[in-house]
Amino acid sequence: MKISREQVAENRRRILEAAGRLFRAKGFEAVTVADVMKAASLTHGAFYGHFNSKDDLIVQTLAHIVSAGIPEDLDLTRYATTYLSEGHRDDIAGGCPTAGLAGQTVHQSPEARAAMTAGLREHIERLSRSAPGAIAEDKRRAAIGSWAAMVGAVILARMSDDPHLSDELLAQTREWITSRPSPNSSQD
Amino acid sequence: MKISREQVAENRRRILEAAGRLFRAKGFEAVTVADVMKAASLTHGAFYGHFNSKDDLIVQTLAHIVSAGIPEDLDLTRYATTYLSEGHRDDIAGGCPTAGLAGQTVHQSPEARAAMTAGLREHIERLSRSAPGAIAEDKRRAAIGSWAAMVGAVILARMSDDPHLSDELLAQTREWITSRPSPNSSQD
DNA sequence: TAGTAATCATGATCATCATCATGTTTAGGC
DNA sequence: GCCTAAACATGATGATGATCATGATTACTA
Repeated sequence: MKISREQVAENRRRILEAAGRLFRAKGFEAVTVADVMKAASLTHGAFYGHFNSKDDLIVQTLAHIVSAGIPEDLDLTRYATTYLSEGHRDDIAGGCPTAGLAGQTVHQSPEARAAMTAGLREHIERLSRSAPGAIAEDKRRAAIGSWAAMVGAVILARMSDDPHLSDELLAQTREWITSRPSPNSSQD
Repeated sequence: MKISREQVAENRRRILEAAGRLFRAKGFEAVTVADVMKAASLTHGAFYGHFNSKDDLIVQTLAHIVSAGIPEDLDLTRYATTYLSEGHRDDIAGGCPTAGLAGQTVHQSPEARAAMTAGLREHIERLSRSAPGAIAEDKRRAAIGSWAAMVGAVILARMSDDPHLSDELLAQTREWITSRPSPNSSQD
């Protein structure tokens, strides 16, 4: 059974989507090719018509997932509030790929790391625009510092098996970021 | 060949040490039981005399690794400087277990998560003591916010395949944490 | 000091996957 | 409308790796 061009594209999209969710939910290694294909409503054999290998799938998935989902024009404070919400913490499969996968991408192929790095760079630039600060350098610093804190907090909150501590990690980091006095003058 | 009590304890310690380094360097899944045992100068068969399973090893290793290495009395600013150094970023195998493993522990057994959570709680309390702030609540908030930023920054810096961006992530986060104006009055 | 059992080494086993081979159908080019 | 090859399904294959079975040695106990 050959398939129409559109159907093929649609299948590929479904595979990437399924892989993205599964990787975030379970980690790269815990997800099998068959798992992904089943979630995409296909059989495992069809996989190698779309990708060269599982590693290739990882790279394609990261590239696919990372470029999407960043609000074009965002407000850092508002973004931090959403990002550090319990809803986002609990939605690993649908949440931020960086928080979900950065910790594992260190051990992946150079191509995978490159895809994530591209997303990271873009993300920081996006955040810098709405970050507090008089000059561009202050803005960029605030963007990086805030972003690191957001990612770290969500990772720790998800890892914690104590719901109270988990909630506190989110809330305190939220406060810590949003209530930060803006640098009215550059020091040193 | 039976082994003396001390030798057994020593072997177990070596296994845990090797596992700790390997897990941080390669991730839980990428490390095999045989890898760990070889690194501990034993054969794979001896493994199950010490642990019930690989999952058990993970739990024991986390418990072993997490309790050690936190300076008893630390200065948050000084600690952040060391933590966010290029040396620490490059020493994954010997570096902070939280930065190296938190992102993967989410998908591990409840026992593993519990071990990491215990370490996290202790770490936050330790940091709170030297964190800036007039009252305990401010200190704790600063500790959590700073800790989240440190962990996030190191994870991102390790993930990035662009050395320049990686360095910048560390440096900016360092600045962001250490140059933060302390809250002289509580707002809202 | 003799006996016991613990500890480790060696060598299976058994399941899980990633990947490949083959067959079938039919979309798309001529 | 025909033919070719693309896209998928089904069913191997082969490697890897967690776990177990067995045996040898010797530290400990009585």
